[in-house]
Amino acid sequence: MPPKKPGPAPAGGAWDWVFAPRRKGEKRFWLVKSEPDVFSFDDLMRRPDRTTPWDGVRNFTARNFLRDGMTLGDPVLFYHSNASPPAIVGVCEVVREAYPDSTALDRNDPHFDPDSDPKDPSWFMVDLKAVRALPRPLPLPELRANPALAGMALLRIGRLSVSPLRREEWDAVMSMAKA
DNA sequence: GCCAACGTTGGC
DNA sequence: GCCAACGTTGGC
Repeated sequence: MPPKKPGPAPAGGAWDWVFAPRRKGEKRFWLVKSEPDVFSFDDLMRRPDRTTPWDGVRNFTARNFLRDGMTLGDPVLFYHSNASPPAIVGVCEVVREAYPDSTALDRNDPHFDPDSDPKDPSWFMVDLKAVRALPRPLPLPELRANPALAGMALLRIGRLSVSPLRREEWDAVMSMAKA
């Protein structure tokens, strides 16, 4: 999947499986991070229609996942970073695919990016809707202890605020949450 | 195009 | 508060 400008292409590498064409009806799985002091899963549950624009992503790799990968109906894990302990706490769903991130174009917004051309925006957001809290939060140390999750982007690349999971990883997370 | 300096994220 | 990891910037 050729990413549009600007920003480096993830092509020819480890993330090919993320952008590969989908079979009809195939879902892909994602994880987003948020600091609960800033915006928690409970905050999302309290939003009208339990929905929010996921704005403020300012990392090209995360941007590419969000813009080129996330598809209507895809399930998304909600992770609390900078928490004690950091943990996966809930599930949400993509209810609107990528559109330009208005905060990047708003001079008065802390996430304003003067380099982003309104006619050809650099940054995008999707809308996420809360589905349900996990039966219990899954703290980071417990995730790390599960060999089935050794390849998970969250555990390998600390700073990615939007990342993909393989189906097997998603399933492993779900069974941990039930146990 | 290389790489050092710098800034940010985020676990601990 | 500290610091490791790593993305970004800018000099050359």
